[in-house]
This record gives sequence, structure tokens and C-alpha cells, in this order.
Amino acid sequence: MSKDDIISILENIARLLELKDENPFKVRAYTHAARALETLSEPLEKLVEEDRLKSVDGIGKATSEKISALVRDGKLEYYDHLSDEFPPDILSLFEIQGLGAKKIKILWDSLRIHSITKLERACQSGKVAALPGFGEKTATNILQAIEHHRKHVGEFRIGDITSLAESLLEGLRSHPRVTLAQIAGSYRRRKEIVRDLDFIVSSKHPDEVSEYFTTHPLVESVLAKGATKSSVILKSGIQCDLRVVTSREYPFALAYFTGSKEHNVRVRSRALTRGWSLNEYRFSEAEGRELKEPLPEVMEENDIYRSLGLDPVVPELREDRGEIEAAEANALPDLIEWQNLRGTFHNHTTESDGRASLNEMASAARELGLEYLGIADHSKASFQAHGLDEKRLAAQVARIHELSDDSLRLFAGTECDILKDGTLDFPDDVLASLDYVVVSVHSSFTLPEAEMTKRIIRAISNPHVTMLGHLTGRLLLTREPYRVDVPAVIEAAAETGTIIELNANPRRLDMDWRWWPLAKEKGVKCSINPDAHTTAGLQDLIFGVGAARKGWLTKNDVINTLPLDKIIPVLAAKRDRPR
DNA sequence: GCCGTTTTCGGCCCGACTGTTTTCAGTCG
Repeated sequence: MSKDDIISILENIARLLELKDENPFKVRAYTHAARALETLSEPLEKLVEEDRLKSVDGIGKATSEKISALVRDGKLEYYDHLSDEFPPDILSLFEIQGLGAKKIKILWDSLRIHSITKLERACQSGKVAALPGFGEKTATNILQAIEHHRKHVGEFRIGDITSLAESLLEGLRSHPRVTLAQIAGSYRRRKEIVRDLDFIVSSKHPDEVSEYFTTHPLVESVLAKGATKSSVILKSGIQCDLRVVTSREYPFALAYFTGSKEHNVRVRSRALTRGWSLNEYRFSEAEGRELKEPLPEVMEENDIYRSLGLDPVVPELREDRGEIEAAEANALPDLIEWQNLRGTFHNHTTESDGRASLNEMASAARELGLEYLGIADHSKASFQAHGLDEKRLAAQVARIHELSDDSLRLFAGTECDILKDGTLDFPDDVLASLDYVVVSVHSSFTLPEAEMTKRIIRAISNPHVTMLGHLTGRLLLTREPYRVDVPAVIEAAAETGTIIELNANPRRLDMDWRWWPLAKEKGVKCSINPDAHTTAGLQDLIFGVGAARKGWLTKNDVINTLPLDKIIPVLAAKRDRPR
């Protein structure tokens, strides 16, 4: 049973316990454990084998036994019994906005409703409105929520909503009654997938700002509109929440709604040890606790951290993955910034499946201020992408070198297919004629994990291979990553001196940011590559930088921050290794 | 169910909005 399956089961247990009206903290413990699994930096199987699960924060004796059973036997009696108490599809009702455990339980107990379809019918027939605690309005809202649920999955790639988000933000900032405005939430933390946009605004006239927000031309429907909080659904389907606060409250609100929830809990507990209660508006004296230090003055968001004895934590790191400890120890990394990038590899042209010519890509790179640009078109096995054979590749290499000049150094590379058995689509002598080589998997995605891992490790063991492209092949929200032992690949990359790509295309963002701390620890270098198929695609680098920052990477961990004279030896380093 | 400078029992973050209620429960973030 895969880690993802186990995570789902833990989440299901939490929901089912909620339905049973169990102790909410017990419920939270299961959710917490699921989160803890998501962010493991070692393979789950290994932790189980070596009986180290209990040492993971948030996983105790009981949960670790349950997880171990799932890993070993692929089943868990406790879960089976729990599931038997409810119909299997009842959990789908949690996907409907406005329905929680209490309401779902009433629906099940009194009307035997356990599916969205049944729920819809019961709303239409008036049965739902007649239930205790429900009413006409609730029934109508549920129907609306069902409709919304059908239309939208409710998840968006950050790249798909950036321009929308920024234009709404711009609108708010230029509103005469708005002093400060920012987008908080997972968008600010640069998560690859966001569910909603949280706008935080400071203003002395919240009613006018709320009015502007809820009547904005991009808005399709208004979910809630109150004195300081409103929620809308945009025509594109994404939910946007607005909080209007005073200037004094703004840093607190910004911090609070930036999250993550887990990070906030840590920060708040820390405040409590000083006798302070922290909410989205202020520090106050915690009830029933001794005030150990006077309440601090807060002018800006970073003051909240400072007052708690922490270095300020940038939004990208606020995931409770060790940032609190690092902030306490003055050990937060100096994260890479967009301006640090000097060039990039893995870009396509019309020679394979790109939409812009070599010339156009070069001009775009110059305009972006890059010092160098690597072209890595597909190899011949990627037939669907019009991959290049040896002859076309040789001709392209000549053109690339011809076009390269002082204003922009062009590097000739390839995105060479990793064939099913881990051999490469070009022979070594061809690879040796290139400035660098990216290798990627584009076929046989369904190999068993062990075979896929072996395949990739075999490929990167070739001394001509400079870097590994999109490690898991995932297409966010579209295609699952193929099964591969990421830590094993990282280990092999470390041993062979292979660079791992952070594919900056917002549809990929692969290798995932959660793995970078491990790669960094092993000494594996990163190359942030846009996988650009258009001139505009080069700008996706910015999403890659966001992901790299989430992965704790600094300028020194990323090779394409190096100036031209320093990057050339890096590209050659692996070939020159003594063997 | 987890966890420990509040320490092995007793906490566990906290407030806004909605709708159904006559003072609050449920949901959400």
C-alpha cells in the first residue's frame, strides 16, 4: 500500500471519527498524522522497518502501530470496523461546502442520506429544510454548493491563477479606501496548488472595500458578506476571501492568514509559553496564564517573530518543516531569489515541439537579462514531440554555436529520452558532442517502482548525463507522478555527481519542493529550468524560484545562478571525473 | 490520539459569518 493510500485512510479515519462525534483532538491527531506522513523526508517503508515512526512529530504509539499495519499487511482492522459503521460514499458529502460532520450525521441518521445525488433530491423535495437545525436557506445553499462542486474541482495550479490574483490585488490596492493589501494563504507561500485566494486589506472603511470586492466584475457569486469578512466565487471558479482590518491589526492578519495552519499552531503555542495569546488581530494576555513578559509592540509582520525570539520566517518556509527550530537557532537559509538566476537549461524550439524558433528563444532570453541559455530539444524516441535524430541534432548544434555571442552564450544540449531499460536514446559519442545533456522519462510510465527507479539510476550513471529532467513526470492536477523511489534517485545523483532539475513549468514543479532539503543534504545540486516551449515560457523560472525557496535552497545550491565562466566547468564536471 | 520549561494528566489556536435559534451551533479558515 502506497504512502498516499495510507494518508487517505488516516484522513478518512479522522472524518469517520468526526461523524461519531469523537473527541475533536483525537480527530485532529489523525489529520495531523496524515500531514506528518506527507512531509516525511525518508521512505515510509524504511521508517516502519526500522521502527522509527514514533519519532516522527505528530505520530505516537497508537498511530504508528496502525500505519505499520497498513504498510505491512495493506489493511487495518480498526479502519475496516470503523468504515462498516457508515456507508462507503458518505465521506463524499464532506466535499460539499457548508456541510460538516454534525450536519452530515443528521442527514444520515434521519434521512439515510449518504451520497451527493441523494442529498440533492432530498433538498429539492423539501425534506432537508424540515430537519432540525436546517431550514429553507440551508437547503438552497446546499443545492448551490452541489452545483459548484460539480463545476469545479476546487484546485488550481498557481501558474493558472497568478494573473487573475495579481489583477484583483492591483484593483484593491488602487481603491481609494485601501491602505495596504496583500494576498496571503497558500498563494503567498508559493504552494504549487492553491484552493482559494485570501486577500488581506487594511482600511478605515471596511464596508466600502467589501462592497467593491463583492461587486467586482470578476465575481460570479457571493458566498458571504459581513462587516470585515467576505467570500466570493470568481467566474473562473476559484474562491476568494477578503478580510478587512485596521492598520494596527494588518501584520497579525497577514501572518495569521498566510499560515500554514501547522506553522501558526507552532507560533501560537510559542506565544502561550510567554503568557500571550495570539490571534489574527493582536497579542493579548492569555487567559488563565501568567504573563511572563509584557505584550510586545508589533509594527510589521516580522515583529511577531522577533517578539517570540525567532528570526523572521519568509512565507515560503511556513510549513512547519523545521523553520521554527531554524528561526530559533538563527539558522534560516538565505533563500535564492529570482534576480540570482543568470541562465537556464532545458528549453525547446520549433526544431522539436517548441513554438518559438532558436532565434526567438535567444532574443527572449536576452530580454530577460540572462547571460546564457541552454537548448535541449527532444530526442528521436519522443516521436510525438518531433524529437531530433543524430543528423538533425548535429545541424542544430552547429546553428546554436553559430548564434552564440557575447550578448548571450548559447549552450547546445538535448533532452534525451531515457528508454524503458534505462539506456539512452543517443549513443555516448553523440552525447559527448554536446555542451550538456538532460535526460528524462517520456514513456513506459507504468513500470513498477523498483524497475522505474533502476531505469532512472542507470540513465544518470552515464558520465555524459549532466542533469535529470522532471524526476517524477507528474502533471499537476492531470497526471499522477510515476512510481519511483525518489530518495534512491537522489542518493544515486549524489554518488554520480548528477544535477537534478527543478522543472519550473507550473504544470510540473518537479522535483517536488518537499524533496529538496534531502537533496541538498546529500550535496545534490539543482538546476531551475523552465522547460520553455514558448518565449513566454522562460518566465516560468519565477515559479521555479518559488518552489526552490520552499525547498530551502540558497543561491549556492542552484547551478544556474553561476556566472558564465563558472558554469562551464560545472557542466563538464561529471565527464571529467576520474573513473 | 499526541505531547511535555503547563510534563504522565490535562491541555490541545481562535474568531467571523450564517442560519436557525431566541442565545447558539455548525462550519470555515
